Amino acid sequence: MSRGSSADDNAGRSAGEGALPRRATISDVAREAGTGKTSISRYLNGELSALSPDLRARIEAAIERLDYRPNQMARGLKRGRNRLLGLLLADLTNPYSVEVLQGVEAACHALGYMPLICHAANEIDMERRYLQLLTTYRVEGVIVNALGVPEPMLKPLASGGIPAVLVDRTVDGLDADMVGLDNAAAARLGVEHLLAHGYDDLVFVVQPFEHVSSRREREAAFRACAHGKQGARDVRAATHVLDLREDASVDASLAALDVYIADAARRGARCALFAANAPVALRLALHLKARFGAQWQQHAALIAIDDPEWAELAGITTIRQPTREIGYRAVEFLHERIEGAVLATRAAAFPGELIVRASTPG
Amino acid sequence: MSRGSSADDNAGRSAGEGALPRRATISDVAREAGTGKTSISRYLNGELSALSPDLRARIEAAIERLDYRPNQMARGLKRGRNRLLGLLLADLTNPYSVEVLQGVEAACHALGYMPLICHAANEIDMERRYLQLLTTYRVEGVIVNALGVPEPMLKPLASGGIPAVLVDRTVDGLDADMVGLDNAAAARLGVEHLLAHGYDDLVFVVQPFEHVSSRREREAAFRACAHGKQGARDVRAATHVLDLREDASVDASLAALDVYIADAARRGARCALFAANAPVALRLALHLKARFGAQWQQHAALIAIDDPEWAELAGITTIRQPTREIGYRAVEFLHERIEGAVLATRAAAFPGELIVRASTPG
DNA sequence: CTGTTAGCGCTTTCAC
DNA sequence: GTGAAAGCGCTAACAG
Repeated sequence: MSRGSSADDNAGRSAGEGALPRRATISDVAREAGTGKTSISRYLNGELSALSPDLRARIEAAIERLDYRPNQMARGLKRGRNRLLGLLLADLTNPYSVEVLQGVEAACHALGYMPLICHAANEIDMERRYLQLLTTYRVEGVIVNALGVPEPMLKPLASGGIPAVLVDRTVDGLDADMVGLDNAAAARLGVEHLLAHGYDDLVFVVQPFEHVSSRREREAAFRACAHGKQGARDVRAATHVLDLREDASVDASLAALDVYIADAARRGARCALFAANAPVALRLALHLKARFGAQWQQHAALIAIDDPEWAELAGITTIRQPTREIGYRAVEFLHERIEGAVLATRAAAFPGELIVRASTPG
Repeated sequence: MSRGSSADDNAGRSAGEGALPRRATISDVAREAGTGKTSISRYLNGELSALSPDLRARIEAAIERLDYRPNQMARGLKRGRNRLLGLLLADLTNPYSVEVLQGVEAACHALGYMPLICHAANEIDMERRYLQLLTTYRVEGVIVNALGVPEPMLKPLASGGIPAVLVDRTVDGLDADMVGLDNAAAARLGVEHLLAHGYDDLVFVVQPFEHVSSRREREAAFRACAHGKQGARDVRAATHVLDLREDASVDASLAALDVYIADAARRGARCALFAANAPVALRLALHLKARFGAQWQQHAALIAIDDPEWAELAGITTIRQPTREIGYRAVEFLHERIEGAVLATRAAAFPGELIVRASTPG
C-alpha cells in the first residue's frame, strides 16, 4: 500500500528556495497512514470513537509529519456550509464601526464563525462590490451597516437570499432583523441634560439624514423633545445639516452655525450644539477651537452621541452606545436564522449612557 | 439522466417563509440555456470569442433568469488559486491599523485580490488562531502586523508556507519582506525639532519594546540622536516604559514620569515628552491634562509618532506616517511573490512627516 | 471499526 | 464552436 520511499518526495520539493511545496491533501495523509480517506475525515471531524487506538495514532503521526491542514474551501463545498459570516461596514474610520466589529468578533469566536470583514469606505460601488463578493463566497449570513443610499443590491438578501441583519440603520425595502441604539431615548437623554443645565438655545447638528434611519430618528426625537419640553421656558431648537463629504459645504455650514452662536451670545446666552455622532462632533470641536481658541467651551456647549477615545481628552459630554453588545447581538440574531429559526423580523434597540464632561457646564 | 420532475424538489424543502432557495449552479444554467457546462464556464471566464452569438445570448438570459452567481469556493478549489489575501492586524483600535488597512484595500482592489481581514485584538491566541484559519482557507499570501510576541506559528509562513510580508515590525526568525516607517529618521526628526525649540530635557515614552522592532528602533535612534546632538548644550535624555496593558502599571509609570517633569521645572526648564506612538500619546495627554488642567502644555511639551484624528484638536505636534502607502506597498510586494518572483527579501522604509502644533512651543 | 463510492460546483483537457 | 468526462480536496452514505 505505501510505496517504500514516501517520506522524501515532500522533502525534495520544499527544500530548495522559494518553491511551492503543494500542501498535503487528505489523500496524502491517508496514504502516509496506510488507510483510507474516510478514516482521516473521521479523525478530523472528531469522530474519534469510531477509530481504533492504533489507527488513530498512525493518523496523528501522518498529519504531524506532513504538516497537514484540511482545506476549508473543499470542506465548505462538500458540506454546503462554511461557517463564514460577512460583515459589511460603511466606514471603519469611525470608531463606532471598530467597536461593533469587536463585538461581532467575540460572538463569532463563541459561536464558531469566521467573519469576513468588508469595508465600503463610504463608497456605494464598494458596498455593491462587496455584497456581490460575499454572495459568491456563499457566506451563511451578513451583517450590514449600510451606507444608507438606496441600493437594489441589498434586496436579494432578505428575500430569496442570505439571512441578514442590519446594524444602526435600516435599508428601504429590506425586511431584516435590526440592531442598534435606541435613538429616540438617546436624543431625549441629551436634550434633557441640556435643558436641565439651563440651555435654551439648542442646535442639533447632523449629516444629511434622509437616507440614514438612525440620523432621522435622532433628529426627530430631538425636535419632538426640545419642543415638547418648553414648558415655562422659551426654548429655541433648530436642526442644522453638516455634510462632511465636501470641504466647501462644511465651511459654509459651519459659518452658518456661527450665527446661532452669535445670536445666543447677543441675548447673553450660550448656545448648545448637539452632534448626532462622533464625526460631526469632531468637526464641530475643531471649528469651535479654531474660532474661539482653547477656551471655546465658554462660547458654546457641545454634546454628542458616540463616545470616541478623544472625548475624554477634549472634555466633551457624550452619550455612549453599547457598541460591543450591538455587534454581539447582531451575530446572535444571525445565528438563530442560520440555524433555521423562522420568526418575524426583530429589532433590538439598546439604551445609550450619558457621560457628563466639561463641555456642558451647568 | 434528468428525473422528470426536477423543478419542484427545490420548492419542497425550502417552501415555507424565509427558507433558503438553494442557489443555482452552473449545471442549472447549462440546462436552462440548453447547452453544456463548458460553455457556461467559458462565458464566465470571458472566453467570448469561442461562443456563437446565439449561444452567448441564451447563456446571458439563463444567468439572468436564474440570478446565477458562480461559487468562488468551487472555482478556487478547482483552479488552485482563490485571489484571497490575509491581512492580520494586531490592533484595529489603533487608527494606524485602519489606515494601513485602507491602503491594503485600495491595492487589493487594483490588483484583483480580496482581503481577508483578521483582528488579533492584542491577543496572542487570536493571532495564532487566525493564522491557522488563513492557512486552512488557502489564502495566497499574508500581510502581518504581528503582536511581536515570539510566535512559532509564524515560522511556517516564509519557509515552506505562504508568501508573507511584515508591516511595521519584524518577527524573530521570519525572513520576509517588510514595509513600514523609517523609524530612525522619524525619531531623529522629532529630537531635532525638540532640540531646535530649546528643550534640553527629553523623555522618550514607549510601550515595552523588546519584542517590537519598530519601538526598539525608535528608542535606539532617540537615544543615539539625543546624546549625539548634545554639542555645547547640556541635554538630558531618558527612556521611560509605559505598559498600557495594565492599569496599575500605567499609574505607577505615569507617577514616575511626573518626577522628570518636576525635576526640569525645578531647574526652570520644561520637559519634552516624546511618545513612541499614538496610544502612548493619548495616555500621556490624558494624564497631563488631569494633572495640570487645560493649560498642561505650559508644563510639558509633547510630540508623538503617528497622527491620529484628535491630534489636531488637542494641538499635539506629530510625525505622521504615510500609512496608506505602507499598506499599498505591502500588497505590491506580496503580489510580486505570488506571481512567482524570486528575489532576496526586501524592506521598504517610508519617511515620516513632521506636523508642528501647539504642544511644542518654541 | 474501516474502506469504497459518489458527488459538492467548477475548470479543463480532449475529442467531436 | 461545443460538449463529455475527469478531477480539485473533502464528506457522507453505504457496504463489509
